[in-house]
Amino acid sequence: MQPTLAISTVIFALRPDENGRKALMLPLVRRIREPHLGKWALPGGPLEGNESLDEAAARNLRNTTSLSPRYLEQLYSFGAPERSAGASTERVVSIVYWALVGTDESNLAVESENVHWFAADCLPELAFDHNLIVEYALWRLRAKVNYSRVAHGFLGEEFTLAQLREVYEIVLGKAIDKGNFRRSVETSGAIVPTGRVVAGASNRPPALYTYDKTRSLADRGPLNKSSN
Amino acid sequence: MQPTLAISTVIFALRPDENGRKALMLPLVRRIREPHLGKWALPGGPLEGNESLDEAAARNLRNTTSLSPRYLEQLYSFGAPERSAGASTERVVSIVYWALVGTDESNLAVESENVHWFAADCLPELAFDHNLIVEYALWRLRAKVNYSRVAHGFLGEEFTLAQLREVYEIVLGKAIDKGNFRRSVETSGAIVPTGRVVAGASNRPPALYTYDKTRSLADRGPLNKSSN
DNA sequence: CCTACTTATTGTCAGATTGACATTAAGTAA
DNA sequence: TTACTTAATGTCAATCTGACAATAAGTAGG
Repeated sequence: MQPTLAISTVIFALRPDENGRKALMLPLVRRIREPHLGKWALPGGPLEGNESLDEAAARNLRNTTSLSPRYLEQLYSFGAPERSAGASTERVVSIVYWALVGTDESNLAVESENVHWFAADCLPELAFDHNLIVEYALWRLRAKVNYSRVAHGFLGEEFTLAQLREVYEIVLGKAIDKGNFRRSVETSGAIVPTGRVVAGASNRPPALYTYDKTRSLADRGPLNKSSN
Repeated sequence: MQPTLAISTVIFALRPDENGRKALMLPLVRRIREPHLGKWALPGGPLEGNESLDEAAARNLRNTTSLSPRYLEQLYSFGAPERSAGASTERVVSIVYWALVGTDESNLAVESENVHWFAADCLPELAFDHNLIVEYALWRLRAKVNYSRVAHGFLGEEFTLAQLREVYEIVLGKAIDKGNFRRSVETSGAIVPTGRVVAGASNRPPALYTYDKTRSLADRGPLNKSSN
């Protein structure tokens, strides 16, 4: 009577929503079998042969969106006995990950009848307890943006401070003072100026930065060393 | 070829170490079968019939120490394929919890040939990847003590500020200024004076406080509502 | 070339927070 | 009444924060 083990992933990207405004979005897949047939759900699947949990989550992400994550972290494991209730199937324990995908890459993501991107703060009713899971992932993302550098996961190699600030503004849903933002991010030492600038716009050309690659995006303590 | 699912728990308590000094300690159980026979390991076991993950961790804790936790939180899930290597047994995925036990109760804890308490910062070589797991739990505890009120999990209903500060000092392993500690903990609104004092000592009697029960010990966002 | 306009970047300043440390308060023991 | 111990409160400079002002460096259009 072992419960079934599944890996699911909440995938975040910044991309244009239906109004064309850049928003925090995530891809969902349509259930093609009972229970919850027809509802939208997090991409997921079983843990396979010899892969680690992290690898399973990454595979999962590739299969759904044909993208690779710029940041990937385990979120939580869900195993309440009622969560797959309604079905007469056996019990499922889900180990859930969350991932960030670069804005540019996310435009290449596949979309189809059964894969669709939704605005994170405006989801339909999802299968199982997936609404709660997304809510928690969102909470974690917003918390982590404030004390780590996960925001870089949305950006390319090089970026301007305005782009970085835009990420913060969209994720946190509020305006941030330009000057203060620059000050805090500069004193944190999280970013390194590349010396290059973006020319062409009809204003002062912004400097390009990159993040310090000698440090990982988020301090996960002892887990930084090991893979799972 | 489903992997086996197990629940383990890192249980922390403040209790006297072998030198009689109050220290951060945790109970371990001796492996009585292969693999890793004879080594010390985290208490754990399978997920049973109809219990939630949280319940399994709590049961686990009761079985090992006959105590109930004052704080219990999921830590992480470990599933690297090599982690149970060395054995020809099947693959094990562990969902690990961490718990805090009150100092007074922890003195009632059972200890036996196969259950022993160790100082958290001075462990022997443990079975599987359990050293890494304890290290991570410790890291999380120390981080969380700074931005939540989990420290109360070590104390009884009522406590003095000196007792609360002692918890911080032991967990963080450093001295904390009395005055500043009082100021920060008072302005945070985490504690409520009961009006009572501790009489009897040959000095000014300290006031007793209790924590604000309308708030949970740690803000876990959307997870505060649901049980797992 | 000069002016208007836009965004980047730097600067200012008052208020809040923090850490180190000093002082006063309230009890017991002798 | 004095000595001693820990509790509780107070002080102050340094740092950090948030709101906002001023300057810099481009382009576009005349």
